[in-house]
Amino acid sequence: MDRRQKRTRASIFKAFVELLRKKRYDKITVGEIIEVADVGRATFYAHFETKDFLLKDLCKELFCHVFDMSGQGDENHKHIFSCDEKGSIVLHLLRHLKNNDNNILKLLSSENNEQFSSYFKKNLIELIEKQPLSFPRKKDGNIPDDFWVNHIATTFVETVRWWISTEMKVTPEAIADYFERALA
Amino acid sequence: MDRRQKRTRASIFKAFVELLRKKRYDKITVGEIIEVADVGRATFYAHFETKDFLLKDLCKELFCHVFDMSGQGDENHKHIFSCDEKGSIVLHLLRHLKNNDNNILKLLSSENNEQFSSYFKKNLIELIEKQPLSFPRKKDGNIPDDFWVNHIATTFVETVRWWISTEMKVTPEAIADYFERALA
DNA sequence: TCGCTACTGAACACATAGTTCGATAATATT
DNA sequence: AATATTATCGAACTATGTGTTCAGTAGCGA
Repeated sequence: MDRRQKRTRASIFKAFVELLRKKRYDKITVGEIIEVADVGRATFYAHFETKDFLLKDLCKELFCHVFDMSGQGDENHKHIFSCDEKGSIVLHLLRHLKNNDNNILKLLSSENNEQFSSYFKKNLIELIEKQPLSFPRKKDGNIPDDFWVNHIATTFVETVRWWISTEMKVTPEAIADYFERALA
Repeated sequence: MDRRQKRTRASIFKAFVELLRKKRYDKITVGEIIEVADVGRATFYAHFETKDFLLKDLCKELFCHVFDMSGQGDENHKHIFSCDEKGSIVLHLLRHLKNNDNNILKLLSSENNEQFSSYFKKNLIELIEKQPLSFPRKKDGNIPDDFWVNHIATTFVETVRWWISTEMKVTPEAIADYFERALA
């Protein structure tokens, strides 16, 4: 890929994230993005069809990294697997989020668009369905399977959001503990 | 209040909800709203400062009705209390939602704006804090109180959304049961 | 009936989205 | 190093939506 393309793309993403921390998605204009990113208007539209597509691509970029699903086959979970020696996947994800320069986390905060949460949730549901044993088992046969999967995923997302709302004062270990206990 | 005002306001709300069922909030224009509502442009802006305020007012209207908190003092929970003879508050809320001609529920669906969910959640948290005994008690002292309150509220909201995603095939009683079991 | 107030409708200024195109500069290729 | 390619720039342009203004009209309450 052309070096210029990468630079421009990165610059736009960076500017977008920067703005996203300060204001709601729907209040951000393309004009602001290209000003902060310092690229021409036509250049922006050469990279992204619309602002909505930019958001979509950013979600992909961020969460593909966290879930390490940049590949496409079945062998692309090496990362999560290999790191899952002594700790749980849950704890691993939380540490991952914490270490990400707070970039992803800030975007998940409540003022921002639901898009991030739903993308997060979507990825989690996939993960839970592929790795059910790494998550709390339901102890109650009266609850439908899909309800339970949905429950675990949303609990995780909302736990992370709660974590953010407390400015991440407690450790990932403590959060993982709350999460397990809430579902135990 | 002037009869005309009420009619206009109701007409705008109706049109707005109608549009909200079909498309995302941010894709709806004021032009569409006033066309469907059949009111003049200036009239719209005489009632609502902006489109965002319209959404806010709609949230108030809908959820104040569900939670019956149109009053302001401490004695405004009569409705929820009085209906809480044999069933739980949870079940009462679910029945309330079900009976509302699907108006509120459709708006809570996943395609639509997060605004509804967060408003719903906000009201729930208030309710839980005022009536903690009507909701599942945590059995684990290691979990912080505010985490637990948040957990109950989000679980309820997401349970309702899951219910909607299954097109509400199961009864409110079954949903209440899943909810209790998930938190038990 | 009369005075008030809400609605109308059209025109208006303004902001933003997304497009187009010729010129320029960075990059890859040979 | 010379050349062909391709991304970027910048500015102008169309189109659409926002929110305002105001004079005229019609419904409302007393």
